[in-house]
Amino acid sequence: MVDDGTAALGDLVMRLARTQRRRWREALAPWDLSPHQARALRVVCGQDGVRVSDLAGALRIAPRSATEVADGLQERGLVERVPVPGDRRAVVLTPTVAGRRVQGEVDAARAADSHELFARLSTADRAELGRILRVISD
Amino acid sequence: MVDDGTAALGDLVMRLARTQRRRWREALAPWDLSPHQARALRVVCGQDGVRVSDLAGALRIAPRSATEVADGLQERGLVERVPVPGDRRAVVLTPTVAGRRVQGEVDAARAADSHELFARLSTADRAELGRILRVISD
DNA sequence: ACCGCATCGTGAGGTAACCTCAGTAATCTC
DNA sequence: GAGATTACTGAGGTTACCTCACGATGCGGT
Repeated sequence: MVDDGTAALGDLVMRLARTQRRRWREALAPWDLSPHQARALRVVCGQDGVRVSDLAGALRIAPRSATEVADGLQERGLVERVPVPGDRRAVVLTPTVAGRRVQGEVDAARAADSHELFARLSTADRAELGRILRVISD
Repeated sequence: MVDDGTAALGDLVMRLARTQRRRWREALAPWDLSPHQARALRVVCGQDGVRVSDLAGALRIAPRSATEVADGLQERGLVERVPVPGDRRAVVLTPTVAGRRVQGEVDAARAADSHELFARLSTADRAELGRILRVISD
């Protein structure tokens, strides 16, 4: 087993991800949202009508857990549960007006934070980083 | 706020980190260790004598939580609690023979996994990725 | 030599975010 | 229509953290 430096590469990725998560959590503090809730809100706003089971799929958690995430957002008045016309078993999570507003603000904060984090890279390096990361994740 | 693609960059990093964490967890399964325990074992083996409070610092968790991580490793017979000669309040976490062996195996597995994950990059790209990531984290 | 204060590890108890399993209601299949 | 399937959720468990408080010890000032 030759040390080709890939382990260090893995470390660097994890370290950057950790930094990003921490910054992200701090940036979300004003809205009292967890990263997970923010992500859920994003999904709900993005597709405009998401079933609990779809949310679970998008967040890669069990349906039962998605119920709880939805509860959290509903408590804060950011989403509503609307019955689905054709299927009386299902409900659709729909953003409220406040939900859409918060989602917009959070998205802007996130963009600003990412911008700041990657600001120390040159434009060329940012493009290069994007290209390389895309190669890995196909 | 212009979209300069940094948000997407952030997404890619998080996605890669998530992939890595999942693979890492799977690679650790044969030893029945959590990533956190593996990291703790690494710290203990690396410095050869770590106080519980130092372990807490290294893992960035509360001292009380470090006690639990140490308990987990001790249950599996990977570390021992040895009294500190000069300070009867403190104990030092010391790797057992089995602990050192497992640490070596885990390290090799981790290196192999990283190698595999980054294998689809060219040597030049790997170097480039390392350079860029190092720029960000100074 | 002693008193007050800091430090080390841990017991007790709490929380957040997951999970599985079972249950109810509704829909689909044949 | 009977039976399987799907949508969501209640109940209860696990894991990995946390804070607070404690007993034992070490240490600095008077």
